[in-house]
Amino acid sequence: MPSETFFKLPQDKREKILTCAKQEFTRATLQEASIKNIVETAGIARGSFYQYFDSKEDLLQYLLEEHIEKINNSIERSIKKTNGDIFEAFICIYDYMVNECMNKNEVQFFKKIFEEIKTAEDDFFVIDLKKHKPKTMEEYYDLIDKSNLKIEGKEDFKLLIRILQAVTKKAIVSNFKYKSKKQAKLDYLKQLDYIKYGIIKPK
Amino acid sequence: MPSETFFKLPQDKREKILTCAKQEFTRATLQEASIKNIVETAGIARGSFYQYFDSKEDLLQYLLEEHIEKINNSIERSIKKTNGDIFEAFICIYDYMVNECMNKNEVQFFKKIFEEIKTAEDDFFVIDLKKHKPKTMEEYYDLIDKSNLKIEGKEDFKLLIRILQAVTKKAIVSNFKYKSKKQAKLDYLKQLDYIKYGIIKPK
DNA sequence: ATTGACAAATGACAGCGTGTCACATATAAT
DNA sequence: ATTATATGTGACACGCTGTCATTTGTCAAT
Repeated sequence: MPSETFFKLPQDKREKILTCAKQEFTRATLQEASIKNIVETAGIARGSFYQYFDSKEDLLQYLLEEHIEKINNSIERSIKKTNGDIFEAFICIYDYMVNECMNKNEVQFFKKIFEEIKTAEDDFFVIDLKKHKPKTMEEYYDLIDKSNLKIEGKEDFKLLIRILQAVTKKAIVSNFKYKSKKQAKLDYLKQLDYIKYGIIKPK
Repeated sequence: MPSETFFKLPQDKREKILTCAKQEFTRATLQEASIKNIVETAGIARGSFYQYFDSKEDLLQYLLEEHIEKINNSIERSIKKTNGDIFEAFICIYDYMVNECMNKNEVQFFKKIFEEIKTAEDDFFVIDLKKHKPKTMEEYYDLIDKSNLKIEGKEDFKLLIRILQAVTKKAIVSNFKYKSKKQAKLDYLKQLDYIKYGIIKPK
C-alpha cells in the first residue's frame, strides 16, 4: 500500500504519478519497468517515490487494487444474476472484464498485465504480488447450482473452476490480442460449450 | 545458440557451466538469475561467458533445447501410438513430461521453468524466448481421429487444443507442486473426462 | 626449438538502475 | 518568532551488465 503521505498529495500530482506509472507498465514488463522512468516522467525526485511506495510491486499492486475489487464484485454479482449457472456466470465475468472494468485508455495497460500472468497462478489477478489475495472462485461453491452438473463435492468443483479459469484467462488475452473482438467472443463461447456438453459426439 | 568455441571446450568445463547455470535458474527466476552468479560458481571469467553465449536467454534456450526436441518427438509419438485419439495422446504427453523427460536432479529446474510460463503462451515451452518455436499441436491436425469429435475444421481443432493445453500445463505444474503425484494425475484425468463428455449431466 | 598467426581467456571499466540518507524546505503548533 | 514535525531532494555507494584491450594458449611452418 502507498503511504499516508501519498494520499495527502494534491490530486493532480497524485494522478500524474499514477498516469506515468501506468504508462511505464504499459511500455515494459513488471521486471523491465524502471522507477527511474516513472519519477522522471512524473517530475518528482527519486527519494519522493520511496516516500510514497515501498517498491515497484507496491505501486503496481495499488494500480490493480481497485480493479481487483471491481472484478471481485462482478464475480459475486454474476453468479447471483445467473442464479448460480456457472457457465453463464463466467460469460458475464468475461464480458465485464473485456468491456466494462477498464477505461479505454487503460486497455493497453491491462493487456500487458494479463499477458504477464503465469499459467501456475490460480486466480485472475495475481502476478508476482503476494499480498491482497482476492477471494477465489472456490469460495462461491454454495452459490452455484450443481443440480445438473457432474459435481460431487468441493474437490470436483475446484477442478471445474480450474478449467474454466484457464480457458477464460486465455480468452481474455485473445480478446486483447486479436483484431476481432467478436470472433474472440465466439471462440470463447464455443470452448465453453465443449466443456459443457463434451467434445465427444453423442451416439 | 552457444558459439562454436563453447562446443570446443573440454567436456568437464562445459558441463560445469551448464550445471551451474541450471543451479542458478533453479534458485531464481529468469529475470532474477544473474550471469555474475553463474560465472562465479562455474569459475570462469565474465568475458568468457559472453564468448560462449549471447545472453542469459540464449543459455536458457540451449538448456531447454534438447528437452523441447524430446517433448516434440513425444507428441508425435503419442499421437501415433494412440491412433489419433487426442485425449489418450495428451495423457501420454503428460506422463512423458512428468515421469520421463527429465533426470531426477533436473526436476526442480523444470518446476521453476513451468511456473514461469505465461498464460498467454500457446505452446508448452516458450518462456520469453522467441527463437526456435517448436511445432505447435495444430500442425498435427491430420493425424488426429476426428470421427467421434465435434470438430468441424481446423479452427475448431485449435480451440480444443487450447483447452487441452491450458489444462495440461496447469496439471503439470500441480504435479510438481503438490505432494501426491498420484492425486495430481487423477485430477488431470477427471478434468479430461469433463472435457470429453461434458460437465452437464445427461438427461 | 623458434616463430608467428590465430583462437580463447581475462578482468578492468563505463554505464545504468537501485535504494538510502543527510540535508533542505515547507507547514503547523506553541 | 521559535520550535517541532512532515515532506521533498539529489548525491551517493552499490550491484549487475556487456564490452574490449590485453594476455595467454595452441599449433603449423620453418
